[in-house]
Amino acid sequence: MTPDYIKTPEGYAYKYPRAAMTADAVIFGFDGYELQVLLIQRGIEPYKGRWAFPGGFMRMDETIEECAVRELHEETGLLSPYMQQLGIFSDVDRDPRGRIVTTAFYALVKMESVVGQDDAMDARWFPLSAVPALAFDHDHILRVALKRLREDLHFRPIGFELLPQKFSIPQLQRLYEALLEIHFDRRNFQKKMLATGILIELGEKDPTARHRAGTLYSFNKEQYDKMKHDGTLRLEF
Amino acid sequence: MTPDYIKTPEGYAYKYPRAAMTADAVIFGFDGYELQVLLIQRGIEPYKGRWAFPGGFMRMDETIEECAVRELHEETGLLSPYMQQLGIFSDVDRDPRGRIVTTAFYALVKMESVVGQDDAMDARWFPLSAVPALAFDHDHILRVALKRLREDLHFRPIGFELLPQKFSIPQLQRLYEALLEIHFDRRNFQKKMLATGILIELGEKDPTARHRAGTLYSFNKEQYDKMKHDGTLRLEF
DNA sequence: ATGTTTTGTGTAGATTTTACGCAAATGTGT
DNA sequence: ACACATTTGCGTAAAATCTACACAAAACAT
Repeated sequence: MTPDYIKTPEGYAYKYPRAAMTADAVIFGFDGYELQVLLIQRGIEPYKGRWAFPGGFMRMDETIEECAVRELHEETGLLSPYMQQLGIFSDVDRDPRGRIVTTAFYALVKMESVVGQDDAMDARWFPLSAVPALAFDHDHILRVALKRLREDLHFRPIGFELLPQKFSIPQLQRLYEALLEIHFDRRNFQKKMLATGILIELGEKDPTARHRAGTLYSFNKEQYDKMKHDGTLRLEF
Repeated sequence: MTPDYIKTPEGYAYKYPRAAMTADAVIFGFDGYELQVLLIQRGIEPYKGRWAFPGGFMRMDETIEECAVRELHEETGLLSPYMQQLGIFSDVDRDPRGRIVTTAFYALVKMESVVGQDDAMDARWFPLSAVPALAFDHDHILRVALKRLREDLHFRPIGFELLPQKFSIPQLQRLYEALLEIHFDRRNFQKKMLATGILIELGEKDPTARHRAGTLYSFNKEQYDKMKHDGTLRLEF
């Protein structure tokens, strides 16, 4: 097969002009009270000094998903988080460097898994209420990601990705309430959540509780997959 | 701003290699009995003679959405259908011509709006049960599109995009049953659908009915938008 | 006219959701 | 040690919704 490009002194030449492709990751975390976003401070122009999502250019030997995973690891140390395609953003003038099209991903991580980060990296968590003006069209991407996260939370068990391995139902409820900005009745939430059958009771107590400690649970992925497969699952929050 | 490319005798040269970008549209229609897909027969290699989704290369002065709309119009005559991003497909070897990344869209159209098509175009509707082996990774894209269509149908009023302006509730039910491959109780379906409040009764009868004709309705988009905005909407089918 | 198919409406019983009562567990202050 | 506030776990009655049908009217075929 002939290659689709010609190598010239000036670089890789194509018959028609091409856009460059990047992947960016909107990383969400939860600190127990508020939704958090992981941002990187840009060290070079354009938008030097501004905060942006971790991301970078796609190589010729990797898919856009592999690119997102690689850049995320390089820039934040994170490995294999829960990650989903969010969408492609291709406005002609979204990047001052030229025609650069990005695929945004949204990722959910347990904040505890990022604490031991290299201090040299300019990565920082921002609570959603204090996110600064971002580089490129990342403000727009963030709004789309938030909308998607809230929609998905209603009928996918993604809340567990943001909590520690072991969590209590009240913790889970605080997560839902913070993300969806609504209030659930404490007792009905517990009943409904346990009724899904995708929680494993651990018989331990939440050591961080200030008063009576809640029972700790973990997410039963096997049971979830099984119930999803044969359609007996009843989510919807 | 300096351009991000250099024009050479060989074409457009970039410092690093770049993938080409295309948009492809999975067009769904409904004939009253079965879900249909609009395909184009390829006239050139690769995959000459095989069927594929309409689509083509993105220009430097258009977004990927504009590209999808343009290619769709050029290849099928369709204008402004209901169209949504499906996802980006970037497997390294998905196209034998080289590194070509595609963004797939899924579109819903009223089949009546495509009937007067130019006969010279090699576009044809295929019932889902008779779709041939497709070019590139389009088989895979079709499976993803179907999954997405079925998910969306549960809580978005997209069924209306596939039916004529005026339709009866039994027609709508046949659509839901064909797409989701499940059976609804006729009387409960009617009640629930009317209870949403997003249908306008037209006071006319379905002229295509073979026995007692159903009452015709149209989709009340204003009411839908209003109810969606203030959260009083109750869909879920 | 009579039978068949299809649509429109109603209703009883089962199920689910909602709103809230109450007791147990745990930290705080005296 | 004891009263008190806060939080969790469980239960229950009433309201709302869903499910499974019954029945009659409309329209075509013979």
